[in-house]
Amino acid sequence: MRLYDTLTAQKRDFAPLGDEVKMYVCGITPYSPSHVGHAMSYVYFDVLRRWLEAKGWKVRHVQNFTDIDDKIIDRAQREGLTARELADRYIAEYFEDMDALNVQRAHVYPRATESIGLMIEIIVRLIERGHAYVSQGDVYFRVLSAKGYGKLSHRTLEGMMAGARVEPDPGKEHPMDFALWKAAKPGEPWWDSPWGKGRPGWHIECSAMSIHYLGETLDIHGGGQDLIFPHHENEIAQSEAYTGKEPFVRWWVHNGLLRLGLDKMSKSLGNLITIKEALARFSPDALRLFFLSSHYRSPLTWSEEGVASAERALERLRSALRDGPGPANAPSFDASSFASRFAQSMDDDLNTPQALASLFDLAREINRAREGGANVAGAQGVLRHLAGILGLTLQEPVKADLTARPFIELLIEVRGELRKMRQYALADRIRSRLMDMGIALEDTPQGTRWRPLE
RNA sequence: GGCAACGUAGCCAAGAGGCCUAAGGCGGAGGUCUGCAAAACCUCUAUUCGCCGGUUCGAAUCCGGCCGUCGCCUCCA
Repeated sequence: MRLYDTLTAQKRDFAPLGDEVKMYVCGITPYSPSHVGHAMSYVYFDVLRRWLEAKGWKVRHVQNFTDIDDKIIDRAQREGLTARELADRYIAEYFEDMDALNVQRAHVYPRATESIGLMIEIIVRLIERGHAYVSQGDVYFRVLSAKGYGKLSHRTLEGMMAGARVEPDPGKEHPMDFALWKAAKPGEPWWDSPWGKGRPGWHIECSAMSIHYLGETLDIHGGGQDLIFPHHENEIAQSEAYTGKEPFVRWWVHNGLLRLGLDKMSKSLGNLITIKEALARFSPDALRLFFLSSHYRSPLTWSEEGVASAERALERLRSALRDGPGPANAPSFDASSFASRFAQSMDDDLNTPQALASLFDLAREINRAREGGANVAGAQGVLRHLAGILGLTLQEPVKADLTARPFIELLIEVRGELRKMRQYALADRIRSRLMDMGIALEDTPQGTRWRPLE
């Protein structure tokens, strides 16, 4: 499989260094509900993992929670909670959202606050080696000591300074130096350290947790494109300075960002749709299909119409599985060419839009073959399997209230009798009234079928 | 200001030198089936890939310029 690496800016044939794929994905800061931009990112990484697994690799997937930072502290104080309580709440919500979206759980979900000891160890070593220095209870990473600082984000220190938005900080040797450890301010949560009471900076946690759970060299490190600078750039600097090993990460994988209107959807801008809001209106499959119909590295603009059109498209896929496979002794058709097209697309840097195209072609072929009297059991199995790699369940929506079921069936029965008696006006009225209530009827040679509309 | 990315049908979105007289989805038009519908299936829906030049036997794909959009440079998936 060819996979794009942000560091080298090229697609390269992917293979893990060891016998399992070590994959670290940057998780959320749990201080508010997750939004559909997060959903998109984690769906992409979920598909990447599923595809690697489908190809026979064992994947060890670690994803952190940044459960201590300025925003968590602020928010917790405003709500009269501890930072821990606030984080717990949004972590629980995050899991609900991801489970609903059929995102596989990572193997480990380390939390920053549970890895403070590790971070301190790393910081101590960085200071010993001259890569970091203490300044009034804070500890900063010495950016000039890292060779190739800027290599991930493809910029130079001079270039960054040119932005002129970096304000020199009297405590820092260089304006781009970043905090590894921050001295505690009154009222903030703190941990003891060789430099006094304080808490970790943002970037150090990911180095500590990824090295601890996966080792000094990762195969894949992922996150949104907005993490490239400074977060991942700094992670490389400190990790490589600490371990002395290069590269820290063999494939940096970054997804394009979700936009709302013309802007990036983000918590700080406040222009967001939460995952719960989206799931109240659309099926998890539709959201996944909407995301996956665009390549993971491209930006995507959130659009209700877009998700709605994915919802309708999904119907085509579902309908290919809805009807039985046809006569058992009838000739069946070979769906393997669709599977190999799918694989080819996925192998090319996870080209899900192209992979989806082969799924839609397969669905059409199944419907056509079945109409032609062929047995499509095998092909349906292929479709189900490939869709599963994309995390699509293709399950029928089950919104209809179970208590309404016998009444719907009774109406269908009565309507059937009316049709036999050619009382079409009445029969059509039943159908259209049910439609108004969100129940669609379809007359087939095998009888009348009903399904709830989304 | 610096560094990137992108601009393909009504909409979304693949394709990155000849297989492109450009996938797939949504929408639209016509048809098959049906009592009529729905669903499904069939046909059609970009002679053209922001604009202008250039390279090449050949460019949506490479190069240059221009216009437009967006991202990062500050917390962010």
